[in-house]
Amino acid sequence: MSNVKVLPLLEPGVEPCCPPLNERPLTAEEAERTAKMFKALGDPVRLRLFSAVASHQGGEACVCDISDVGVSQPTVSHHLKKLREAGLLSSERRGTWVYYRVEPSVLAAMGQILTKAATA
Amino acid sequence: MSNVKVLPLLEPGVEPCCPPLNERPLTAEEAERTAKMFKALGDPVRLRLFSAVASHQGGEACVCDISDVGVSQPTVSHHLKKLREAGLLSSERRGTWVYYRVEPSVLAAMGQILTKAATA
DNA sequence: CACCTGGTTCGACGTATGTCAAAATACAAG
DNA sequence: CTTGTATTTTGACATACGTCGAACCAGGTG
Repeated sequence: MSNVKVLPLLEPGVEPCCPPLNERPLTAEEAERTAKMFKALGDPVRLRLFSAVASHQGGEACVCDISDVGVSQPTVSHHLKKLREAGLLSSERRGTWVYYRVEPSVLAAMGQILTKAATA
Repeated sequence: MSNVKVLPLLEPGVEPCCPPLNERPLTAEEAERTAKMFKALGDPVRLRLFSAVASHQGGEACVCDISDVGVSQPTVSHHLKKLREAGLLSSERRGTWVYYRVEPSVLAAMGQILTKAATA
């Protein structure tokens, strides 16, 4: 899905969407954007799905490979959509199957927000 | 598999929590625990409060210092409680005021989950 | 075409969540 | 002990969220 109206931080050049959490208090807008990503990982099922995609060989996985998380298939699809909308995953249809892969730059940005905060 | 159970020599109550997200699919229990922390940062107001505490000089802030986030004071208190319950903040009363500070080890653990995943 | 399988969307339902005003608690100072 | 300030708790409310089954869409295969 080339529905890229989400966030402008998938681009090469990777401006981190936000400063480290302990650099200065986040503004309302920064908090709004960043919270969306944390929120996307704030559900156990979504976190398992995300981890399943991220750890799958080749960096991508088809839905059928990761659907075994204890909820119905419509629910899986719903959560994958949420992760996509948060900018954490992208999807592509190839023949019968739909493949999901992680957006590495966004993940790195989130990590920096926390690790820089942690070590400062 | 890094069999390092010795990791947290800092605070009690701090579990190593989880492997990096791309090492292997998280189990249900791991996802449950980890999602709680992400969820705590998944609200804009909470994220601003957390950032305000983390960036405040001395590593701690009294509630009166960070209450200006656009919601009522009971709501601020409610969110601070959530952050405390998620293990991200701790609080201490000193005289009239209540001071909050970040739990650094937990923050570092969350960062590792993401950054290791990002760079692997 | 009809049919099957993989995946998404729709509609509904119960629960969780964010919010506030009002009441309650904790402490300091008269 | 009474008043005043800082913070939390309570109770209520609207909205958001996670979940499911049913219906729907997309491709491959006969």
